[in-house]
Amino acid sequence: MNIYDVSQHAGVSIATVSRVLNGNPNVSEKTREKVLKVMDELGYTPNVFARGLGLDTMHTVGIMCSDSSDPYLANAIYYLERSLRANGYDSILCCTGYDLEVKQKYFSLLRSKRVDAIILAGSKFVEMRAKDNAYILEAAADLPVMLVNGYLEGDNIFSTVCDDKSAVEQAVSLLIESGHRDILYLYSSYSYSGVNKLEGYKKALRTHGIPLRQEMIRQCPKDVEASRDLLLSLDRQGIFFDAVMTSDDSLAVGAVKYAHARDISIPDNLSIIGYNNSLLALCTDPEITSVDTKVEALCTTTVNTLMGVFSGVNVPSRTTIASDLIKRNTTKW
Amino acid sequence: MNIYDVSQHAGVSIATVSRVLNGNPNVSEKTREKVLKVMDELGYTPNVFARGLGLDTMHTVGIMCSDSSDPYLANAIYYLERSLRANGYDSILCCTGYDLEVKQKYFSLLRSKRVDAIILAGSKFVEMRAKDNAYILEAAADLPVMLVNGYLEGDNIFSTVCDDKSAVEQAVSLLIESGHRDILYLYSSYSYSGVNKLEGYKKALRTHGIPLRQEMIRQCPKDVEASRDLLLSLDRQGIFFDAVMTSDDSLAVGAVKYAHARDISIPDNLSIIGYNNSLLALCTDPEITSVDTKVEALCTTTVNTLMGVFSGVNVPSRTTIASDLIKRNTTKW
DNA sequence: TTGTACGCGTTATCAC
DNA sequence: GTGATAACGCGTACAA
Repeated sequence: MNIYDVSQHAGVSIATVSRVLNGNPNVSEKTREKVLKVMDELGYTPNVFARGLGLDTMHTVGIMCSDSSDPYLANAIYYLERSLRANGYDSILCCTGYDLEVKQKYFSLLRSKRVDAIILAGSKFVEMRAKDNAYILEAAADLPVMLVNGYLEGDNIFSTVCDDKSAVEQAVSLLIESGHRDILYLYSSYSYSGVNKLEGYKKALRTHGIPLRQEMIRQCPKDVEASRDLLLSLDRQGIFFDAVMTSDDSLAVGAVKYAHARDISIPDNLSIIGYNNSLLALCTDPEITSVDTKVEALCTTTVNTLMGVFSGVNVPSRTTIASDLIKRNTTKW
Repeated sequence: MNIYDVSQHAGVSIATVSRVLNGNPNVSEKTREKVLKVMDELGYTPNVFARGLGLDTMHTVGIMCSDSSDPYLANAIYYLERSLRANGYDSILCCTGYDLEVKQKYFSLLRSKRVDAIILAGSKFVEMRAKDNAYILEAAADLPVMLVNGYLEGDNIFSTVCDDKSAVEQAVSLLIESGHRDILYLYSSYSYSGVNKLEGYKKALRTHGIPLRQEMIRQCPKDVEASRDLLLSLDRQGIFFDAVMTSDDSLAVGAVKYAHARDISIPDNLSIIGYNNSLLALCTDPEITSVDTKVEALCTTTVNTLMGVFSGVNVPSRTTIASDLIKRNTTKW
């Protein structure tokens, strides 16, 4: 079943069939209808491979993420796929894990599939050492590379980021202004967004004239139990804190569990702020005040920008989306 | 940059290049090395479209799911993508939502992309009325259709399911054996797996000679707050229950929050069992006893079966995976 | 072991 | 407005 069959049955040439297929106006209404009717009768579907061969595109973009089962990334993928499809694009998903070599391998695999663009979802794709990002810059010569919540400067590379620094700064400032002085900062990784968040924490302290103490800045695996156990151990070490700012809701949940374990009253004696405003923030008692990073906006903006790139419009190489602090019951103000 | 360029530079014919590319043994070691060297120098990558055109496959399978941001499905997609890629297949993701017409539309869209198979992830794809599933049966004539946690009988359709009925039956039996009589059953949908779970609940009651009461079987949106509010309202209506069996962890979390709101002690005065053993089960205090449905096994089995289908091996049309009950602190035994 | 020639199903460029 | 025909890049009989 191909374009020849249709042309035969309709008594026209394949060129005409192709024209009908692609909405070319140079076809008489009569012919168009006839062809369409035949297509319908024969249940004809154009072959995407042949089309791809001619046009060198299959209207498909590659989405890379480290781990699509992470709640934040799962959400991102959902919104990305949705808006891509709304624009007529398919998504090839590719979960890479955290190893640089694997990421590079999958990246070039995706390129070899001739996707029209690659979206790097999550802040785990920009490495500290510039040379480790070279493969991305190089690829961008051939196809647009979109970063969701990551930033890399380069031609044909476009970033949409959440203003993590301001978000954390604002949150920590509110903690300070509601009387907290000993604010623990819990983070899980030193990615692009990880670094920004930490900056926000530091800036808030600085602005309010509170000295920075390294012992109050702690790294912790993105894991409820690890977070709880870390706090328990800090407690045993006699390190005092009356508030916990976290870089992820799971760490905040761990903080809530720590408080329960030690019978500390929230928010009277301990305030807690989560990050990402995920389902997890709603599971605890009390529910967790959390920074909403506007994943949906982040993703739709990314896709809109990409569509702009495709159509040759001049688009910004970097777009920043503001976050919201969702007030719940682990904070006082 | 195509196969002709390579053949030119290497001084051989395109047939030889193609042979090297496809690991055909009928090439002298010398020639092979020469060709490989040239490919490397030129940075040649075979064009997947042209290849697809001839072979009518791009080594790509379509994954459909209703909502990839749902924690359970996000996990499933992660494992599916991973094992497909391990087998050299790409995944095109397609989130359909819950509307039948949309599902059908995307299904045929995926078919028109000539994917090698379609995986329907989650139990939301098998409808009650047989005629609503006709499009799947029809499609299965052209390409294998794999159901993850759903069952549909038909040629070229393969199901991998969790034994939901036994799982719930076992869980409810344990509740009964630890002294509960008034066991509320909370479920969110009447899908294939939803019906099975309910069957398990009924069977456990029957086996233990406990009369079934319709008022103890309640539907509830898959949502923490909705679940909590439903239980609060039952409480107000004077409907007594000393245990809650749920079809999803989020409902169980809602039950925990209900208990907290009413100052009911868990598990002394209320036992709770979740389903899917997701992150959510670990967020509450106490942590929730939950049925682990072995998503990973479900997904890798699905992919293994699919690979069997591709290679013409005789594979079972239905595989059942046993679940595990993960004991935590919302139950007594 | 290697090369020639054709088919795969489109789109696009001509000429009419 | 329509029809021939040449790409597009690869796999593969078949011939040598």
